[in-house]
Amino acid sequence: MIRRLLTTRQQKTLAALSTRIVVDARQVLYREGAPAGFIYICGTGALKAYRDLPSGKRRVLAFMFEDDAFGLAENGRYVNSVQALKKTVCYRIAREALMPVLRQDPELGWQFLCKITHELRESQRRALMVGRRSAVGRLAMFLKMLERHNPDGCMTNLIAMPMSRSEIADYLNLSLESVSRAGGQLARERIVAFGPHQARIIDRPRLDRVAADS
Amino acid sequence: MIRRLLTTRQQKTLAALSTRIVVDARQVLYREGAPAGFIYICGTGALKAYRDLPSGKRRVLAFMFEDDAFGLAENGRYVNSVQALKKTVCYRIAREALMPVLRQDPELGWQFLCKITHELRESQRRALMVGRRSAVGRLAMFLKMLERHNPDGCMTNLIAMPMSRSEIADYLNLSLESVSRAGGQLARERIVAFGPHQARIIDRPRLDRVAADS
DNA sequence: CGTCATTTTGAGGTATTTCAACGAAGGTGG
DNA sequence: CCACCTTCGTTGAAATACCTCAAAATGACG
Repeated sequence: MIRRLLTTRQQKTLAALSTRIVVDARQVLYREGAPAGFIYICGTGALKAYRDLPSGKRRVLAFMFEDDAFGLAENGRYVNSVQALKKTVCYRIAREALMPVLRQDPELGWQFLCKITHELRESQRRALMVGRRSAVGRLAMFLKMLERHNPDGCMTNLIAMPMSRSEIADYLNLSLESVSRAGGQLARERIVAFGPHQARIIDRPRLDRVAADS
Repeated sequence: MIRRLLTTRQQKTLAALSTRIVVDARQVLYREGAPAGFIYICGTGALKAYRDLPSGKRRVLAFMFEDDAFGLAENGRYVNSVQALKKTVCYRIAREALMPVLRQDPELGWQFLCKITHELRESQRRALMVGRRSAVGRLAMFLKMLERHNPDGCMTNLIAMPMSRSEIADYLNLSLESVSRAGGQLARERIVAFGPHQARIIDRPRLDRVAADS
């Protein structure tokens, strides 16, 4: 829920402005270049922000989970496309409606600033992750990143993976095959066990060691 | 100057809060992990935000030029180190002094929001750039990125390059040698001519073609 | 003008990518 | 309920591109 970081008053303010929308799996919320009318906050579920390159390749810039804000615009247009990975609930707010509210409630503006700052840090984190040379290292860091978004899974060592290998590849800047091979290696060495849309950490110390460095 | 996007009143507000500081070339403004007391805005000059990895490698997360804001914190500490590439003028604002001002001037908060949003877009742009397989492609995109920061140089085809090859390598996620070779190739093909801390575009269409795709 | 750092150039090693084919899974319709 | 089909995932072998190590050349600066 979006209430995690907000006061009750702010919740009311936002609730009055925002519309709750349900997005089906694989549904595209908006496309790169479309007029940017809304900003969004992810309630439940997961989405990806991606970009199709002239070469035909696709790059996933970010995965969005609960409480993540998205809908960045440049010159009034979205800079990348957003698609739901599974059935997802979002809250959307008209861009022009947001400004007057921020004028009245600077505290809320501060919250947004914090959120975008968080997004920026996350983006830099991804840059560091993709900078690694080895595919297994990248995948290991990716798994740990996913785990941070599933606080409940920390205890049970289970990691939810709503995205496909192909999407992981587009995010980690690897080929689909390399992701598969890296996963195979982690499984062969009994570090992680992969199931349908989820992973289970078997040997955390070793996972940490593989994910570390670089 | 920072006045580009601000109203006169906002300039006054900020001027009253901010301290003008001069940073010598190679001087480190702050280090990763240090208590984050200030946020900064680059006036004149150029800086780099970097991070030293356990492996000994160094990653440059971003280059900062005129009007760029930096000084992101996480839990009250800077997340990366910042060093000046040459003599640079910055304006710094105490973090605790900023909050009350934003409360009084939501418009200013909006400006900050826009700035951070811009940073985020730039970070994603870098992700796309580093995603390219070929070193020459990455370097070509990098040159075009630099050109966007030197609006005056667009006409004369000159690009200022305050950073060293090594720093470019750490930014593009390449080895220093690869950057050198990529530059050599661009020079050999008469696409770009490199001088001391600057580059001149000879054949823009071809540079665009090399930078395009991926 | 000498010293030191930066940059360039060369050759070999290693990682991922690519191309190709196989196997598995999930959804659809008969 | 099963067969079919499309999508996704896995595995293998060769090619490409960068990385590493090493040494020479260039440039910066006192």
